[in-house]
Amino acid sequence: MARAATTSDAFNAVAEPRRREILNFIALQERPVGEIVDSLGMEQPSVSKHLRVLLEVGLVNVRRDGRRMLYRTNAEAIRPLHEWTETFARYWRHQLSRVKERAEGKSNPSNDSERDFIPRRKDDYGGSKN
Amino acid sequence: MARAATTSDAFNAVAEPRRREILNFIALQERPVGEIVDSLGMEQPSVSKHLRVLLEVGLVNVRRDGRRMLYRTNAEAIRPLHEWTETFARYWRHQLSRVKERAEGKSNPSNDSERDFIPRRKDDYGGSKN
DNA sequence: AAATCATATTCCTATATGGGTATATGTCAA
DNA sequence: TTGACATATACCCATATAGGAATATGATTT
Repeated sequence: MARAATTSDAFNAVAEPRRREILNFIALQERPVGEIVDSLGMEQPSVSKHLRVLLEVGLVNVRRDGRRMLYRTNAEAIRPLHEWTETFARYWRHQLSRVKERAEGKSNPSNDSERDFIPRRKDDYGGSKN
Repeated sequence: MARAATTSDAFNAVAEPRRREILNFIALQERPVGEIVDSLGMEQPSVSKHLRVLLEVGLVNVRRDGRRMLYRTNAEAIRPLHEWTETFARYWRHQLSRVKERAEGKSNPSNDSERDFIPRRKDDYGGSKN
């Protein structure tokens, strides 16, 4: 199976940086496609395609105004994301104590097996051999 | 260009539902891979690969304990996500007023060009002609 | 050293992009 | 109706999965 479709849910849709930019841009006020194109410096077809994805997952709403299409962020659809991340907030909010311990030099990091670096892989994954 | 790598940032990494499950599971306490495999009912190689992605973007930490590897969520890495979504919170928190208007039948949705449905495409995108 | 347990990596493949470019569709103006 | 303007789709392609199966790597025990 390949990666899930970008249109499968809000999580996948906002994984694309450009789409987040768009959402930020049209959060306050609805905007026609052309304005997004000019302001964010993206190609028009690209913007239309991103908007399509955002529309499919409900992250934006559209309204026609003459020949223009006015898009606007539907913040409500971002809520699930916010709520998921919120469940982790308590952890970093509690981390003040850890910072304190560190400042006091309570433990030596190089003394235990704590590890954060990522070991290199022999082959850089791109699978294709023969 | 294809889609950005899942390891490009936290947004892409958590787009995969399975990875979010893992993060939830090892948020409170570090766990060995085998336990994740059993508890979440995923294949062992699959779990290892997901953990690798999470590790690369800093969403988890590892520690060796004998032959086992103990993983744990690094909540701090989820913070950027939380903060991005937080910028939209003010919008849905302000929407109470809209709900009120609706309840009062202030406007008829079917009367303006407001639209939320997604028009069908002729071809379902899967590009291949001849 | 050999056997065993715990994880990581390799290889393969179907699938879904996202960017360009060209073109279709839709709407308003002359 | 024809032309101009605004957006959406169609096509093509290079790239990165995620899952499954098989195997490699590491560490511990006998």
